[in-house]
Amino acid sequence: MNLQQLRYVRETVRRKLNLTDAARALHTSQPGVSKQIREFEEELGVDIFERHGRRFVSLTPPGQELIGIIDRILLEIDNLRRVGENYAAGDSGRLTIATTHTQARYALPRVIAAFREHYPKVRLSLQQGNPSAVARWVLSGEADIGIATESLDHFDDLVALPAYTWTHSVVVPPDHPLAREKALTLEAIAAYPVVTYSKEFTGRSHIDGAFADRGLSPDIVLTAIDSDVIKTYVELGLGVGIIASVAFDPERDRQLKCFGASGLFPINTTRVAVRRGAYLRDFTFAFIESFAPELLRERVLEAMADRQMTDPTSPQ
Amino acid sequence: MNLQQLRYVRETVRRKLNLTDAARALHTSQPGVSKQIREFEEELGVDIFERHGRRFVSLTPPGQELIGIIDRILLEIDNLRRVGENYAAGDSGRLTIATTHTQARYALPRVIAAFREHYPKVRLSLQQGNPSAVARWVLSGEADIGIATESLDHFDDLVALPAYTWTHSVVVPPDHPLAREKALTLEAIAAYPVVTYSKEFTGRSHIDGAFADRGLSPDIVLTAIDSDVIKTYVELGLGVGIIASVAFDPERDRQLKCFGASGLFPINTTRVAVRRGAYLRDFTFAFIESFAPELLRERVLEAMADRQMTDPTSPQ
DNA sequence: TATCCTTACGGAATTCGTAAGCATG
DNA sequence: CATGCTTACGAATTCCGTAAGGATA
Repeated sequence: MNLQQLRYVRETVRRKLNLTDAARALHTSQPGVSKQIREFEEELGVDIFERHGRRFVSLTPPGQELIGIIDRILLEIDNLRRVGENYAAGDSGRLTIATTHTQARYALPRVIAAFREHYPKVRLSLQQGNPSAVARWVLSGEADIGIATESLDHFDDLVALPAYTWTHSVVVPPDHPLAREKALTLEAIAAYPVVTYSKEFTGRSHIDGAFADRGLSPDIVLTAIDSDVIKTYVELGLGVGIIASVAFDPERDRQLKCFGASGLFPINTTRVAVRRGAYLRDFTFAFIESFAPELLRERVLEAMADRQMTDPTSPQ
Repeated sequence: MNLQQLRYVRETVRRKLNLTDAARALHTSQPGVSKQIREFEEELGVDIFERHGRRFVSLTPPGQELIGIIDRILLEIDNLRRVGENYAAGDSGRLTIATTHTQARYALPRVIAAFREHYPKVRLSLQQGNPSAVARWVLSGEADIGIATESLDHFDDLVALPAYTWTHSVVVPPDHPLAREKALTLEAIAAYPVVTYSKEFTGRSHIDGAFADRGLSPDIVLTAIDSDVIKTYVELGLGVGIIASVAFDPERDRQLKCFGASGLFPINTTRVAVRRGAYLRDFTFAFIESFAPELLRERVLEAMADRQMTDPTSPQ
């Protein structure tokens, strides 16, 4: 038994049981992976993969239990490396942040600027994607931390911590009928075409929910993941924009009228997520604390520790 | 990085930083261990062992963090094997039970007899020792389960479950002055020499505690780990015997008079312990349930999962 | 027939044991 | 000077890539 075998098995599962894909992803030969997996199965005395002839079609029951254990082992192997780096080169390394456009564009700049001052030797990388991709990247270890407003708290192996709350705003061009209103209502907004975020982005579920609760079904003519795109189309007169309040800049956005909409849509909570069981570098804690000052190292560690160790993948 | 390196490091720590001992225990050459550990340290970029010249004197701070992780990895590696065995040969294997004399002699026989009927192909081995050895064996993985009345609930990585409760009895020879009493008191017992269990065995702490609470300090003339030995010396007139009630057999022990002492000494709880995070074979659950019927598989799993994942060895 | 896993085989890298070296208590 | 870690080196094993084979959808 060796670590390569575990990596091969994990990757094969991640690549939907396609061994050829797995070999490619691991930059090695496909027959090598095949052989190592066979030998691993022989050593354990059980098959991990159900085969139809020569194709892998599913995981066997022992295979499902083994996968959970293998994931934990490989996570801990990563942790060994991180401990080493943390002591050998505490102020250098790499920090990968998975996040959505809105966070990257509006919430993170000041945090990242401050972080770079303190840790100039840390290479930062931003993985941008939709909230479920953010969750996936953190779960798989491709990103160290995830920042998003949605879908981070549905995973057992993800520790999602509230970072800050925010509300939406409504923007319209100055010549729009709504621009003359003093205060807006959901009904008033729903009377016009709406431009807002794509499904599952930036509090979109709260927007839909608020309208649905009042029996309204607004005509959403355009969606984007990107506040700037939304504002641009609102300026063009495509419709009423609903965006995160932080995305409105009175200086820049002079050709838009903005209404705070905190009373119309529920409050949103942006969360920071880390993989449960992952060893976090000192600078990772520093980044999280800089992003959300109340998320001190101790608080994060508590949250990571505080729960049951149930693992849905293994019946045990 | 490979698994051997992790085994070498763990064993070296277990052998009090004596690398020569570790190599011997792992049936390999000492220079091989030395080299692998060096290479492992180089790969991580940190020293694990503090050296004075060429001797290992302590763990470095990163070393302490690493050890915790390494222990978890190697535990999970064992778990992989056990999953394999559980599926490949569900009804055969080996079950090692660490326990004390009293349990082995009085509580376990019926359980083991029943177990052998259900699982004739499982090799059983009893590791007999004092309660802290029992704890140590389970913690290190040398035993699968531990059964004892004391000192099992002081370890974070040990899950100790109450199995049954019991009380002490007092035995005296028929010609002893106490034999004529109707009921005994601690004061009456303390007036005579006492023969009972060795330190930390079979509820001894409760015996000492009960006397101490009354300001009594009985003259304990002989201690043994073994009820049969105690009874033998009581028969010889060495003193008053205090033993576990189960150890008195009215048939066999006709030359002794026995008083129940449940009112004199606190109730004792015998516990079953397993290593937290260990994968337990089906027959291990069966054994536990047969020993203590209320400890169903589900209950055991709950107890193993239900706690914080804090690890005292790693600051993280 | 294209995809995909397995088998076969040879070269390269790793691992491990023996022997000798050297520092500490 | 005995104990105990390190260095050196050679043999054995393991690992891994290429090429060919065979089964499935």
